[in-house]
Amino acid sequence: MIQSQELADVIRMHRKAAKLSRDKLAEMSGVGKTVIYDIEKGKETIQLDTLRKVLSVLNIKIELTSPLMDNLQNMENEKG
Amino acid sequence: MIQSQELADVIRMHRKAAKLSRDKLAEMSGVGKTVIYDIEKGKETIQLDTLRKVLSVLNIKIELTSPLMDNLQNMENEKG
DNA sequence: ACTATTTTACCGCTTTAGCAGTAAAAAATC
DNA sequence: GATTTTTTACTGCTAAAGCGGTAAAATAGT
Repeated sequence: MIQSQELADVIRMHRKAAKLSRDKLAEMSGVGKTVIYDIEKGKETIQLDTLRKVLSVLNIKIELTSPLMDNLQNMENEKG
Repeated sequence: MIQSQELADVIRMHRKAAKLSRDKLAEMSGVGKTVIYDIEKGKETIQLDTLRKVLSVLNIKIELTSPLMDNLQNMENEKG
């Protein structure tokens, strides 16, 4: 499970790599500047769609994994 | 980028596999029952920590991927 | 078929996420 | 080192997320 601080670090790193200021990233994402500040500070209670907008601009994908899904994937590969 | 409906389906599938009712999952996750209903309905604006609690109970992980992170990973593997 | 459980869908309430504005500290640019 | 930009950190405001309660519809279990 991703930690908020990890999320914060990933976003900051990608923002820096893209040479964007927080204000600029906020503007491009269509969210308020406070949100970027909050996210990079590790705030837990941001909303999923808000996070999505920011990640989208930075070209970061969210993926879900689980033992259950890994199993289903394996069964498909073994072409049962 | 994960769609809300995809998220909804993944959660429902895992909940069913665990033979949990929404009420029970809510209780185990420490969130209100309304949230599970909202998530499975594809609501966009749930909070990250709320989602985390639910995913944690269902043993689902969130992972972030990006071209930038893939590159860094490759460079490490090539032990430059 | 009957019964119990679950799901869907509302309600009012409280808390707070997200917003823009502002300003001082910090960092970058010249 | 002076100037510009960025970051940190407040503010008050508004919209809505999350909450438990309730009830009817849908489904499951006997």
